Amino acid sequence: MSPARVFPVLQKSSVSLQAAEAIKSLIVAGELGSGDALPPERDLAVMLGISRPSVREAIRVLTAMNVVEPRHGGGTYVTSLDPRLLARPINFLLQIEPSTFLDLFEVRQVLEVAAARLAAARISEEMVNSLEELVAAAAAALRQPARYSELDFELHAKVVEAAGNPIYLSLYESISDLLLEARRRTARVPAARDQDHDEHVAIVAALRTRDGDAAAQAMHDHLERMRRVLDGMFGEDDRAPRQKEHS
Amino acid sequence: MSPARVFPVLQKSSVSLQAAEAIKSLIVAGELGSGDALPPERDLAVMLGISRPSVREAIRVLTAMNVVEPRHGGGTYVTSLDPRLLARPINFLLQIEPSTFLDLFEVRQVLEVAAARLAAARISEEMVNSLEELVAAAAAALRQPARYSELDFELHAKVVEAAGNPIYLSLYESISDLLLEARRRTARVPAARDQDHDEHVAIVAALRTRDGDAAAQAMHDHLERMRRVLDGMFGEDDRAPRQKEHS
DNA sequence: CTTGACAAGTGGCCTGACCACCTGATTACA
DNA sequence: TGTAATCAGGTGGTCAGGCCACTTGTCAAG
Repeated sequence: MSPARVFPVLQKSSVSLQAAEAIKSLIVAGELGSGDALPPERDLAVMLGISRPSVREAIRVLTAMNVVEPRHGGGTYVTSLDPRLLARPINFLLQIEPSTFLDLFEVRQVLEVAAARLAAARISEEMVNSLEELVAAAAAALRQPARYSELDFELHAKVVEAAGNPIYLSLYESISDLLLEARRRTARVPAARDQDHDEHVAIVAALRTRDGDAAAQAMHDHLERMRRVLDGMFGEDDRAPRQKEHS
Repeated sequence: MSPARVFPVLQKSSVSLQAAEAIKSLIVAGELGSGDALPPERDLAVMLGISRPSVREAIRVLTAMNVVEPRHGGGTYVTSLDPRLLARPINFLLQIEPSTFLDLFEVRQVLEVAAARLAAARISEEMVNSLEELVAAAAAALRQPARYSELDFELHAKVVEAAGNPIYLSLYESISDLLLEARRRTARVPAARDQDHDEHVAIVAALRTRDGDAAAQAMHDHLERMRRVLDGMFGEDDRAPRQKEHS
């Protein structure tokens, strides 16, 4: 199989982290895909020329990253590699640095506005129809917070998907997942839900006519309003200490 | 904060991942801060009532997340907790997401244009000075491809940094890493290097006057030209398989 | 006072072992 | 014959203990 035993061998890090990289690179290279089983830990140890504890450390790292999922007694498997799961570790960042919410939202805004513009140029007929159905369903669910929130989420995701750039989609999914809690809070105000819906209508209408500028503008206005709400919720005092230094 | 929120407390996870959570929560709670030393692995094992290998797995996980940094023979310390480092895992996401150079570049363009606009509003005096020095240095290096490329890279990174949003920086770094090869190729044409430089001058000038629209426009023009070049280099055939679906 | 060697502390890594769980094959029974 | 109970092997989960390599502070020699 591999006569050369090719590691790029960056000696920077520990054996176990190198092993983790090695396994990741198998996935990147496509030799391991979603749902595939890794070799048993004991075999892996022999293959990589390291001890089992080191292999286990590597697998733990990948487990924490949601790249791999061990089943007690049943082998270790590559996960779905869903972008939302892979980005999960950023959660920790949010815990120690609350201001990151606003930073994340800022990024989301940029991504979605750009996605809306691209979507206007690339969206398919079926996708537009599907979006219009979603908006109609949302209109009927204006008094059902949970249901509405769900449709809301789906609509935004579909717009990004319509942009036809998989990178956008994965970045968006990662970020929006992290913002879920914040979205739930803002969605709790019925008035906001009504306005929300009107803005969604505007966005979809712009996509229907393939008007990129209008779509971008509508999306921008929509998110800008939300951003202001968030800003009021945990802005200011969090925003101030942007210059952070130790001791 | 949010009394209800808590985690769904997945008890599913292994002892070592629980230990990792325990250590993280010490940091979140402020009992451990940047630069502080963790207790020795052997002590930690006793404290948590687990074995040393398990502790080591936990520490490895935190190491991979850039939360903690072990020094051989010298203890294990909490890192700077720089958001850029903590957000690193997105890198892997971008690697496995099937994408083309053009997709990546499209995202980069959007990020950098937005970053330029934000930077105009937030950039510090020192940062502007630093950018102008970079441009001057680049002007002197117009005939030294490697050197110029280096300065070019640094300049773009600094603009993104000036936007004051660590998430941008993290995303940008991930993406630009992946695009490195492509950049080297385009930099190889001397003519392009001259034009490149003129555009850089325009960008920095706009930042100097804190003109957000101008900065965004200049950055957009700059990257749009580069995009066109890339488009000609490996466009078309890469562009075709845009419709990708999972069975 | 400076400098060198030494010893303790600490992370890095390994061997080997036992347990818990899952799976498939084999066996016993209906 | 067919179904159910059993059992053995494979696999992850965890632990104990040990040795090595590196760092650091101490203490003795200069």
